[in-house]
This record gives sequence, structure tokens and C-alpha cells, in this order.
Amino acid sequence: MTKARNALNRAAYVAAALDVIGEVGVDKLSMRNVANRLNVSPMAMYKHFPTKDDLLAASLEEFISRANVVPDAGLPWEQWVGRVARGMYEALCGELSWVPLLGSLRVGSQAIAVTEAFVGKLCAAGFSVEQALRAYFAVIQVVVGAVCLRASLAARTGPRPGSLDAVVPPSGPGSARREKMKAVSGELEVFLRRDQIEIGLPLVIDALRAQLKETRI
Amino acid sequence: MTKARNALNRAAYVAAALDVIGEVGVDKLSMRNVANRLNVSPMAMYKHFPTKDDLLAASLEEFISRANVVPDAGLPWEQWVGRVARGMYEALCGELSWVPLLGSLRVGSQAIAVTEAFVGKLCAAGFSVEQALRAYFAVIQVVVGAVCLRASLAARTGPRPGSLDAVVPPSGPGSARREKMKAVSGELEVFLRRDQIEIGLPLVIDALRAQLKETRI
DNA sequence: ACCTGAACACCGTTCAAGT
DNA sequence: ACCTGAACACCGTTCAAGT
Repeated sequence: MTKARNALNRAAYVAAALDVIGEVGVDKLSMRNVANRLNVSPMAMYKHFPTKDDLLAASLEEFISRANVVPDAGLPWEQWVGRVARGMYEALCGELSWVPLLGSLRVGSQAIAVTEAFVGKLCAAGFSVEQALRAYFAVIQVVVGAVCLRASLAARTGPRPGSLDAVVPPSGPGSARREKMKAVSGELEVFLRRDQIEIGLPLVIDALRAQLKETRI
Repeated sequence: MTKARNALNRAAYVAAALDVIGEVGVDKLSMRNVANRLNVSPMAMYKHFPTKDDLLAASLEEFISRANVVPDAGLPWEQWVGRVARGMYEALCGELSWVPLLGSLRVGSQAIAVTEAFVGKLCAAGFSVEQALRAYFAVIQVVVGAVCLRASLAARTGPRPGSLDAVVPPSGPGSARREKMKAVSGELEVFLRRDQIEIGLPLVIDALRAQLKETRI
């Protein structure tokens, strides 16, 4: 049964790819080092993955599946949504090297399974399908954006990428403004180091709560 | 004055890099093709940009600067914030190839100039510095996330990356659920094609408006 | 039918050698 | 001091040649 053998090999390649990614990061993954890990010719992979991007997409699928972000039912929707979002955020923060291609890979069935669970949960809570989908994409946007900001923080080497003070225009009399900007500069670092997901997510959940209340009236 | 010559060359390299990016995309940019465009040895660039990432970071700076997203003052803060966010979104959608490295490049002074303007505007509207910074990062998260989703939509070749129906579990008696999921599947495409920024941004602005009202009481 | 090694056309970066 | 060409160690992918 060649189908079964193919399926096994595919999974083996993806598992090996995830191993490589865990060791050297997504950016350093290559067809060659995955094949070497399996003691096989790099060309053998092209039967299962016509392109490196196909291998990466399959690996991201498996990564999403392993992250297991969908929580138990039974939680109130706010907490349920929070758990999904924080679960995704933490999983991606654990493998920041995914970030550069979060926007360029195809979404597959694993990602859609999460969508389905999300929409189901929110519909059960009283949202319309349209509202639930809108909420889902808003949450995904915040998660992806938060991970990107977190990653670009991690990429910075020195403590200051450029000082806010250097940018404040030399406004003649505006000394109050200058003082406020000094406060901004001071707090900027603090904000960058904070858990990014706790910045955007509460705002979105608040807005959703208000939306639901308005719908029910 | 070597300083001036260096500055000129730096700008010339960045301009050439942006030309190349405009033609073939960020992913296809290389030290070699930028140098070729300027009829110079690829090695000459290493004096100004010790690494390809330095060239990319400088190019992103210039890209941000050219996008010119900070609108005129005088707009009410909601509209002002909306203009900044939509401006960023549209600029990045116009050059989607930036997306893969949105999370991996250092932020420079141009980005900080936008931060400063944003915080200044919201403080003038009555937000605290802390609230304004929080709002800024939330908006950036939504913009980046929206661009990522938009990009991953653009990356899809076929119309269906995987059908929702294929994922719905064969729940025995739950026929109402199945029907709802069919509706989800139908609307998913519509949502993916919609302007992503109009999904997350209104939610965030709503939450900010509520926050401001509460503060003022 | 399947797998492979060599080869192609790239890449970022190093470094000794030119001027 | 500055710039350069050749070279190193990679890369994704093609393809003719093996079994």
C-alpha cells in the first residue's frame, strides 16, 4: 500500500523538520538538513513536498496541531477566547522563528479546525455567525501582531533601538510637551517588555462584550 | 567631508534597494542585485551596511518615512487614529513582500517618530501617557495582524485552501450545528476577502472610546 | 517506478590582493 | 584608506542517469 508508506514518510519528514526548527529555527531550515537528519537524499523529499514552502506549510500545520490551543468547553466565552489567544501567543513565542512567515504561508485544515471551534463557541454564547467570524479574525490579528512586536523586541540587540528624545522636534516654547515626551520615552521600554498579548487582547474582548450586550437588548 | 559622501552613498543604496524591492519584492532582494543596479561591487556596500539585515532595516525605515502616514492635526482623535492605521495598512498592502520580516527587523527612528506623534495626539485628547502607549501598541498589533492575514490570503493559489466542511466532526445528532457550520464555511471566504483592517480596527477604537469616557467621569 | 548524484544558478560573507 | 575579484560554504531546484 504505497499510500500508507507515503503518509508515513510525509509525517516523518514533517517531524524531522520540526526537530530541525526546534534546534536551529525556521529560517535555518533547509531541504538538505532535513534530509540529512533522515539519512536520505534531499531529492527524495520532492516527491512529498514539491517545494520547500510545502514542507514549511505542513510543518506549521503540525505545529498548530501540537500547540493544542482549543481549551475545554464549559468555560465562559471571555475566558475561552482568552485561553485560545494566549495559547497561540505563547506557542508562537516559544518558536519565534515562525514569525517571519506567519503572513506568507497557506492556512490549512488545522488552522480551520481552530476557526470552527471558535465560531461554534461564540455562536453558543449568543453571537451571530458574522459577529463570531469578525471576532475570530480580530483576535487572530491581535495575536499575530503581538507576536510580531514581541519578536522585533527580541531581535533588538542593544537596549535602545533609537531614543525617543532624539526624535522630539525642538519645539520652541512647548516645554510641557517636552516633559510629557520624556515620560513617553521612559515608559516605552516598559511597554515593549510587557506581555504584548495583554495589551491588545483585553481591548478586543471588552469591545466584544459591549457588542454582545447591545445585541441582546 | 567623508561623512557627507558616506551619507549620500547610504541613501543611494537604500533608494536602489527600494527600487529593487518594488520590482522583485523584499524576498528577492540581494546584496548582489542592489550593487549591480549601482554598477558597483557588492562588497562596497559592506562599508555602509555590515549585514544584509542592516540594509533591510534602513530600507524599511525609508519605506515608513515615504508612506507618510501621520495625518494633519485638527482631526478628532478617532479619525486621526483611523487614518494612521489605514495608512500603514495600505502602505504595507502595497508592498506585501515586507510582511515576512515585519517581526524580525529592528525599529528605527522613523517608526519612533510615528509613536511620538500618536502618543502626543491621544494625550491631547485626554488619554494618559500609559493609556496612549497601550492604545498605540494595540493599533500596531491590529495593523500588523491585518496585513499578515491579507498577505496569507494573497499567497493562496486556489480558491479553497482546505474546506471547513472537511473538518467539521461527524457529530451524530447535531444537525443544527452542522447547518451553522455550513454557513460559516460560506462566509469564511467573504471574510477573508474583506479589508482586514476594517475587522479589528473598529473594535479597538470602540474600546478606546469607552475607555476615554470612563476616564473623564 | 522509484531514488540519487552531479550540476545549475543563485545566495551572504570573508579575505587577501590590488590601487 | 578605499575598493575589488575570487573563493567559501551554503541554498532551492532540475535533470539525466542509475537501480
